[in-house]
Formats: sequence, C-alpha cells, structure tokens
Amino acid sequence: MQPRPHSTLEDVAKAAGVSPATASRALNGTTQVRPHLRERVLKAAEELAYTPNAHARALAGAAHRTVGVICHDVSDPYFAAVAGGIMRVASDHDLLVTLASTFRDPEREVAYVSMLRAERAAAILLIGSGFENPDWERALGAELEPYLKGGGRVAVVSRHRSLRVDTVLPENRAGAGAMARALLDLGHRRFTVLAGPRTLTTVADRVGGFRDELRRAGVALRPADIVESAFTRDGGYAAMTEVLTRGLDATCVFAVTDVMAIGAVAALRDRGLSVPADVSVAGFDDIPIVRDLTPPLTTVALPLQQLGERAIELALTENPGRRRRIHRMAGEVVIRASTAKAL
Amino acid sequence: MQPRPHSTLEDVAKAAGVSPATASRALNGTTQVRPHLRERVLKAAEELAYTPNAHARALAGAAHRTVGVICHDVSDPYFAAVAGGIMRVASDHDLLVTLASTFRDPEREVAYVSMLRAERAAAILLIGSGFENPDWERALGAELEPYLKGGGRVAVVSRHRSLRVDTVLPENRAGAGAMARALLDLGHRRFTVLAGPRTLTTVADRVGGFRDELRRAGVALRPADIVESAFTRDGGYAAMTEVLTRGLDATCVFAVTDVMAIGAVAALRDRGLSVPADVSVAGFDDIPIVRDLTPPLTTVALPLQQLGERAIELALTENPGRRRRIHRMAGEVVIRASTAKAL
DNA sequence: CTGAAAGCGCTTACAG
DNA sequence: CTGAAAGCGCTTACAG
Repeated sequence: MQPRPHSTLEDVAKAAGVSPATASRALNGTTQVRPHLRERVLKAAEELAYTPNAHARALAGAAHRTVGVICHDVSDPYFAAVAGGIMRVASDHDLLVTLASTFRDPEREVAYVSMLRAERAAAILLIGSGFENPDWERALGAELEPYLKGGGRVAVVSRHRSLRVDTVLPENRAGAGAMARALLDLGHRRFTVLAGPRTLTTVADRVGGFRDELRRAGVALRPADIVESAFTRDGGYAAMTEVLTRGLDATCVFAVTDVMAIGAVAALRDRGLSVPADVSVAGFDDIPIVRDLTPPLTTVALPLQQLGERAIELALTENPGRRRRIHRMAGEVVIRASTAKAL
Repeated sequence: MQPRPHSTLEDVAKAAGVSPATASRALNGTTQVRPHLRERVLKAAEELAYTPNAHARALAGAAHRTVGVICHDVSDPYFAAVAGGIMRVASDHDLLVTLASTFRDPEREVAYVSMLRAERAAAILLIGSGFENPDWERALGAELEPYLKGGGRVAVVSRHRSLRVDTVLPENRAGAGAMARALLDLGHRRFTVLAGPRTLTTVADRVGGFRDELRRAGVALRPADIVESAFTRDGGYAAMTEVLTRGLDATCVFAVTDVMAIGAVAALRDRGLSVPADVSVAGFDDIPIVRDLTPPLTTVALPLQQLGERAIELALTENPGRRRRIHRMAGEVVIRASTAKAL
C-alpha cells in the first residue's frame, strides 16, 4: 500500500539541517525563525514535495480544517443550491468539506454523524428536513451530544425539534400560507396537494400552513385532496398520475417541493393537459431551473444559497452563550406563468 | 476548544478492565478476543459514547476511509448527476467523500489536490474537463506524482492529456460528430455553436467533432459561427443574446452543454422566438432536467451517474500493471422536440 | 488470547 | 531564535 512513503517533517528537517521543531515552525509561520533557516526549510520541503500529514497534525493538536455536511441526496437541485453556498464560505475559510448523502435513511444519517465525529470535523451541518421519529431523534442526540461536549459545532437547516443546536429555519409554514392566499386570490377553491412523506417536518409544516390558510378562508382540504408520495421528481409524477387516474376535480395543484412540481407538470402533459390552461401548478423552493421551465413555475422562493451560507457561518461563529440561535429565513411567493386565474 | 475532550481508547480499556490493545482488538474485530472481555469492552465503549479518533487511527497505520472528489461546481446539474454515482458507490464501501469546488480556477484545483494529499485520502477523483494549459498540467503533476508514489489512487473523468492516470472518457468528439450528422439529416445547413472556454479540453473536443463532421458533409463552420462564453446557463444566455443582437442566420443552434442550451432557449424565448419553430436547439450531456423542459431538449446522452461510478470503481480497484486504464463511455444522440426539420 | 512497548508524524510547552 | 522531549490516540508486531 505504501510503495514509497511520503516524505516527512523529519526528512525535511534533515535535508535543511535543522531540528524538526524548527522545520515545523518555519513551515507554519507560528514563531519567528531566522530567515536563512526558513529559506532552507522551505527549499527542502519543495524539493521533497513535502506535504504535512493532516492526521498527525490533527492528533498533535492543530485545529482540523474540515467541516462535515450531511444531506439527503447530493444530486437533488435543492441541496445542490444550498451546497453552493456552503462551499463558497468554506473555500473562503480554507476548509475542506466532507459530504454525505443519507438517501433519507435515518440510520445512515446517524452513522455518518458518527464517522464525522471520528474525523473530528470542526463542524457538522445537517441539511434538510428532520424526521418526526423519536427513535431517530434519540440516536442522533446520542451522537451529537458528546460531539458538542468535545467542542464540536453543529448547525442545521430546517426544523429539528429535538436538537438544541443553531438552526437556519426556512419559514415553511408561513410560506405555504402565503402561497395559499395567493392562489385563493387567483380565484381557486379546489386544490390538490402533492406531499412528501409525513414523517418529514418540512412536509408537515408546508401542508399544515397551506391547509390552515385555506381553512381560514372557508375552503376545506379533505384528506383525499392530499396525496403522499416520494420527495422527488418521480414522486411528483406518480402522485399526479394517481390523482389523474381517479379523476382530478381541482383547479390548482400545490406541490410541496419544486422538484415534485416538475414531475407533476410532466404527468399532466403526458395526459394531454395543459398548464395553466387546464390546471394551475405551484411549487415551493425556487430551485434555479424553475425559471427556465415552460411555463415558468409559480413557487415560494427561498434564498437557497444563503441557507447554506448562514448555516456554515453559524457553525463557524463562536456561540458564547451556548444558547440555541435560530436564524429564520422568509420565503416569498413568486407568481409565474404556471398559475392562472381560476375559471 | 475542548471543554471536555472525547473519551479515548484508554478510557474504554480502563472501564472494561483490559489493556488498550485488547480494547482495540475487541472494537475492531481484528483478532479473537474472549467473549466476556469483548462484551465488557463494547459495553464500556457504548456507555462512554466512545468514537475512535480517525486521525490517530490513520496515523497508526489503518487505512484511511476517505476519497476526495474535485469538481468545478457542486451546484452544476452535470456534476450533481456524476456525484450521485460516486456517492452511491462510496456508501457501499463505507467511504467518506470529501468534495471540493474549484469554480474553474486551475490554481485552486492544485491547492485542493495538495490538501487531499495531506489528508491521505485513499483516492482522489478529478471530475470534469481539464485545461489545455502547460503550467497547470505541470503543477498538478507535481502534486499527483508524489501522491501516487505514496500509494494514492487517482482517477479522472474527462480528458487530461498529461495525466497518466485511470480515466473515464466520455466520447465527446464522436458524440458531437453524431449530433452533427443527426442535425444534417434533419436538413440543417447553417449552424451556430455555443461554446465554452477553448482552454477546456471538453469544449475543444465537442466543437472539433461537430465541425469536422459538418465539413465532411461539405458544410463549413465559420469562426463567426462559434461563440465562446461561460460554461454555464448564464453563459448560454449571453452567447445566444449576442448572436441574436448581431443577427441570427442559422436554423439550428448547438450548445456544447445542456446547461448552456437551457440558457440559449431562455434567450431565444425572451426575444419572442419559438423553439423549434423558429430555430432548433440541441445540447450535450442529457442532464436529468432536460427531459422535462418544453420542448424537451435534443441532446447527446451521457450515462452521467455511471461516469461517477466507473471513476470511483477504477480508483478503488487494484491496478496491478500500473498502466493507465481508459474506460470509454459513448454518448447517444437523443432527438427530442427542441429540434425540427429545417424549412 | 492478552499485554507492554514501540511507533505513526506532527506540535508545543519548556529550557536554553 | 532553536532544540530535546513529551504527548496526541491509536495499531500492531513481539513476547508470553
């Protein structure tokens, strides 16, 4: 496995004719080193193609420049946008980012936290909806607790009720409520909601916010009007198809996620229905692509990149009081051409 | 920084009343340990919320379970798809993935390789087009060389002429040629090509393949027919706008990337032109979203997820001969509704 | 099967 | 400013 091991600090020191301590100081610039020694060390390092062993360094007490990010799926556009923000900030701070996809498996999430803990990541970021699941909450807490006690920093994007950690909170409930109002204003009274799994807090919040606002206007959402499916494009397609098969009686479809809305529009089109002439469609998130769809999608715009930026900034920033900081981010309804006035 | 340090192997050993060596063996299952001792160790570890320090482990000689991935931009859908494949395989092998975005800055790429080398990543994957730039090639080689000598594994996706490492090679040239033929078959004779920066090998290959096939049919592509722009959606928009401003005389636009094609379609639409009635548009890559566009995009389909899977598999797989292995992946022309017969 | 000991490659008080 | 030494937390020959 190690045909020819990497050169070490000792090699460099020897080549430069100094002690390892001096070589270390010259390389790190921690202390003054006389210029001519410094030169020799740098030259030797260069010639030997020396790279410090990050593990030895971390073990010896230097801060470890890595932050761990756990998401559901790297290839989801929602996460891609959030990750963009994280990477930008990380790069400014010279941090390496370790990324893990859980594919929405709670156990895998816990396992990754454990691995990140083992890596002594400077911070761990949990991106995306938590689960409403006591077992998972307990297991996750059991990993996070000792990590925090050991000086680790944690921040999450989206609601994790049981986690007392810094949080960036998209206002899902309010955003969905605002969307309901906007759609009511367009004259719609009969809705179909395409939802993801109920165990996700994000789904619960968005569906709840939407339903409550409708109720306030005297419009009821019956259980049958809410279709649960996977939190993906194909999930949206499947849910919409199911609705179509048993007969659509709504004038407007609200998908709790843009990605699901995209699937829904595809399903509608495959059935020969036109958006918004036959039925209006709205989503949530404002992932970059929806602007370029035809028709462009009405949605609740979240500042996705900022979500990522704030999360890593929270984690990187000292939290003296050690109290939980919550950074709320409002969503804004953007009406585009996928929704029309109800007939 | 360390209010209460993590518990260590020694803590566990002490609590279990055994030596650290035995605790280590019980935890790792490397050697037989008498069941009752094993039990005690496991119980102690559980109670102390023990997690081994990955750095100490790596330093002491255990294989480090991390692979580094360097890409241009995590939030690019092309990369997101490739990354999906990488993550899947990584998760099967219980590997952690460290991801870095270079934002197409050659220097940053070299810096990241250096950091990954310092981390003693088990493998480094370079995803995306290389640059045609001797300085960069030299600098990158200087980092990769010692990494390889030290037992590191490297694989790349896309062409990196100067790198003698395992390669997954999309057949850009052939794919672009096939697209040219398909468009000629539709009757088109006047083309505009939306290209990314010429210094990217991928751009050179795709433009070259397209041009050569056209020439073979007696159709010339003049320099003015090729517009260079950023390798992004906005780059495609800008390039298309520029063409429109000085007057479009082509019946078909070929963007070297789907992402650029999406921008081009948006620009066309903003000018009131219809695709494909007024002008046909074709892309390259077949990122997932293009199927759901209206009209769906004609493109050269690449098995994006497989690109990522093959790359990490190549890197993880022993290479006895130490010769460069090249895994070619063909692209397939998929005609969708964004291209029509020329009038 | 188990333990004492050496060693992985650094950093950082501690002397000088 | 520089060096000898201890120590970070593991793993793994080496004895027993």
